[in-house]
Amino acid sequence: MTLTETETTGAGADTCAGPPQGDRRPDGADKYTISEVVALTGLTAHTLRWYERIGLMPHIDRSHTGQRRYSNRDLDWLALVGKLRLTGMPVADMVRYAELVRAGDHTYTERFELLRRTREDVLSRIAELQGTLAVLDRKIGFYADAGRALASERT
Amino acid sequence: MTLTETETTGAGADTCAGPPQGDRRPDGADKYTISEVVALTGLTAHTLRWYERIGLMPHIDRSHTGQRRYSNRDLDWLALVGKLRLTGMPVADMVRYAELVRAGDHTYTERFELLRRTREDVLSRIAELQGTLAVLDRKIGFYADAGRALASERT
DNA sequence: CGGTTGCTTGGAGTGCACTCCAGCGTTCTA
DNA sequence: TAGAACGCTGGAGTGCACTCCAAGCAACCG
Repeated sequence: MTLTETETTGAGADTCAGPPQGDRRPDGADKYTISEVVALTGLTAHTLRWYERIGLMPHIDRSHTGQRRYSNRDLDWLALVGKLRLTGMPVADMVRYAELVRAGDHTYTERFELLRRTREDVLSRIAELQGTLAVLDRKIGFYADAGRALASERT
Repeated sequence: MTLTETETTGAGADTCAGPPQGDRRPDGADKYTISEVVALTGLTAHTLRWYERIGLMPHIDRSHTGQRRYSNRDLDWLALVGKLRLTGMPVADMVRYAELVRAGDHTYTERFELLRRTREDVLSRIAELQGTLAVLDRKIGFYADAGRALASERT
């Protein structure tokens, strides 16, 4: 048996991913130029080529003249990468994850671990941010009061 | 009337700020060397000097031989800076905030605005992170299932 | 009084994640 | 068929937030 993960967003419950990447072409007719992918993902062409150079992307199809032609699958991968980037995961770790995906099924546990660690990081980052909110609210309260005091002084 | 904000953490409800910065000296005897501040804040001496150079710190007292002597007030400021840094606020904005504090009471509304914007940023960052958690959990679930499937195959 | 430790300075270097450039070929539009 | 628009490459540059360096002074220890 071979389990294949179709990195597809599918009809699933993926919560909002920034730019509404609506207009996908049906599978089989899915050949996007780099500028279409730019429009779809919000990344720059520079960044897309750079992702490829550093091994963060699988090998991208080329047209007969050597231009990149991205597939729906590539777009799905980019969506995942975008999410991982939002978690604050360093690019090097994303490259590591990409390598594991390329390496095949026997890397499942390592991928699992990598994602689990990332999840922990996200949770503690959220807690950290909530800690800063407390301080921010205290300060903001101070300035709001001060503003009112200054205003009433003028009365 | 002049309202002074004693950037003091005081007896307030400041939630955990990383390293338990317990051992403060009483006001009046509050003269810390740079290495003591390093131990207290977790920052490096390099960073402390750099903060000063870029205007993120008020002028720090010096000993008769020109060495820095930090006060409790400086430590309080550093604690706030640490919190702001955790929010992801760029250093340039923190410098701007420091300038406003130095400039005096008439900058209250601008400080208020800066903190309010930062608060909004923190809230949307939290929302963003919670969005990534959904994706992460879906992936992690996939790998967990796959792991179980692979294990049962071996039975 | 020599050595170690701690602190000073200005300026240079680092790592990350892009971001841009020059110089070229290809493809589309008028 | 001219010219704009789009894409290609390797390599250099950018901005941020530190991070380190060399050279030198000051204080204490044996």
